[in-house]
Amino acid sequence: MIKKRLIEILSEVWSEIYPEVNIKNSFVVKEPPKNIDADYASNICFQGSKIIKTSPIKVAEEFIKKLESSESKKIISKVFIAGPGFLNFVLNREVFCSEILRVFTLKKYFDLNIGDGQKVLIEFVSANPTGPLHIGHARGAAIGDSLARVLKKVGFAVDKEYYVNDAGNQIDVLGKSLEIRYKQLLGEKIDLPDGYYHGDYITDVAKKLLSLDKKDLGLDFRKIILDEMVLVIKNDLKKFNIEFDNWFFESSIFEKNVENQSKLDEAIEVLKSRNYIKNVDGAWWLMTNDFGDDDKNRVIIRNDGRPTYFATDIAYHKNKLDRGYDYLVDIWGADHHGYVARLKASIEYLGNNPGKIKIILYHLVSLLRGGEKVAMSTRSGEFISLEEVIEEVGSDATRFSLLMRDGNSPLDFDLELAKKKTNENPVYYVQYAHARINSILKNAKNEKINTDFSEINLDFLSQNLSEKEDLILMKAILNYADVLVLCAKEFSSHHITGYLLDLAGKFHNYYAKHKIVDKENQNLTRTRLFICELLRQVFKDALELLGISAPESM
RNA sequence: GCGUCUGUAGCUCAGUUGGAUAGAGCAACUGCCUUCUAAGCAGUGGGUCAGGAGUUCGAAUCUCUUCAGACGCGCCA
Repeated sequence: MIKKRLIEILSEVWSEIYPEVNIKNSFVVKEPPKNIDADYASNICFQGSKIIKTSPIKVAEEFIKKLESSESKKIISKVFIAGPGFLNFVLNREVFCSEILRVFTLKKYFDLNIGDGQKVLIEFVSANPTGPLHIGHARGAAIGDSLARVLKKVGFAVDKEYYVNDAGNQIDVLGKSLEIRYKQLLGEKIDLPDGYYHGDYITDVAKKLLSLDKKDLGLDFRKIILDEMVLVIKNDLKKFNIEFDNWFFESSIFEKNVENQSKLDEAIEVLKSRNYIKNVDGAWWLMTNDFGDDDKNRVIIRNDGRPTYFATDIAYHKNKLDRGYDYLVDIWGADHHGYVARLKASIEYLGNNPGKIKIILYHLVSLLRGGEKVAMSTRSGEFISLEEVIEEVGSDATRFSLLMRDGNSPLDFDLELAKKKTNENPVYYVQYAHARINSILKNAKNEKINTDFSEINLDFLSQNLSEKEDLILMKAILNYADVLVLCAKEFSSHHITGYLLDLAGKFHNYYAKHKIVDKENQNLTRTRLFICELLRQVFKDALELLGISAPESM
């Protein structure tokens, strides 16, 4: 981590000049704008001048004097002031070379272990099992799955879980919908009422039942359709390259244990014993208003004794924590944002630090067809299924376009556009770069060029870097670590797509400018192939975090 | 009415504790395949960062305000 080293050096120099002024964490080191010919730049002099009230330029001059007499010369070959007082640094090439060799030999992009083996449960999708997944579910699915991969990468022990709402009224209605379709197929004249599920997939299941030749109306339609829908959803997710570690059924919250207590009873008991619920008008209310963020108290047990959805959800989250997870991550559509405060309150009331739960909201996807909004409803059976979209657009392209955006931004997904531009989708730009590199390495191998790089050392590498672009590529490879750390910090993987597009652009540019395999110059060829190999690894690694394939040829 | 989020190029969107001349893809236009994959490269045009005020060396980014849009404010799930 070169940046980190540079920050340390600057901090040290600063404390030598102004020992009484603490500058720590108040300045940045980043890459300068394109027009400035330096590796890194820092605003430390602005931050410093703010504190000690002199001009940034004066601070900068002082700073450079001190820097040049320090040990840092081994790393920094040139420093200069630019603009209103930025410090720009040119580093010795050996610094980049040794860092890149370290990455290559350790096969790790950074030495931090952010997660430190802590257990994280990430719950996402959790769509009602009343029909196939549609494109609206896909965003949460892509975001959750990718975040799980990123968190795993930075050292968390991650489990992915799907919460199946199999206990509510909607499943009863779903079961009845199947029963009516089944009877219709048997020739009965019954209409399927409004408010029942009208999708064709119900009829398909009914037909399947008929073909089993069990014309028995005593069938458990509710269970049959529920099992069938869970299978359908699993299958949809599989096509989207997502597999869950665990499927948690809401109904299990109501199951009694040997002491005749359900998970729900246990949760209510805890809340009662801690005096966070009270009875008003025959109903039990959780005092979420006291927590601060929520604006009113919430009913958890109705006055007829039935629990609300919120009560079940509290019991579910209590169960997650009971299973020993250090952190819980929930991925929700932004339409549930009003629910965040009360859930956090309940976590605290159960006796846990509400910081243990992280709720990621993503804006809903508006589905358009040729600029026109498409209304979707699972009940009416009018929706575009995820399966259809994957078939038309492809899983890779769908995931990439959903992951390109920050979850906080609303997103329009135009089917016509997505279909039409299949070959112009940014994902192919990135995949193409990977395929090209792969092909170069393969060709080199066929030409009997040595593609084993384990013996490349610092001297060889720094002597054979010939073009400015070699260094640009190396720096870009080293930046991957920062991107991963940023994604883990922000719980968002959309920085990866941006990074990949940038990296692909840099490679395509390089490819057009320089011939990588040059038989006249073996050392140069070897150096460039080495950089290609590293690029290939980074592309593959990053694409995998997005759940997108890295094709060897296209 | 209250609350959360959003408003950046014709379109879809990036922009990392405030930083130097605000970026990418698509769309439009101009060049580049006898040479490791043209799903590519190079270049041109395109901007009141929704409007206004403030904070400071410096604002797309922070504060206030106006406008526009999405969503939420159940003893629904």
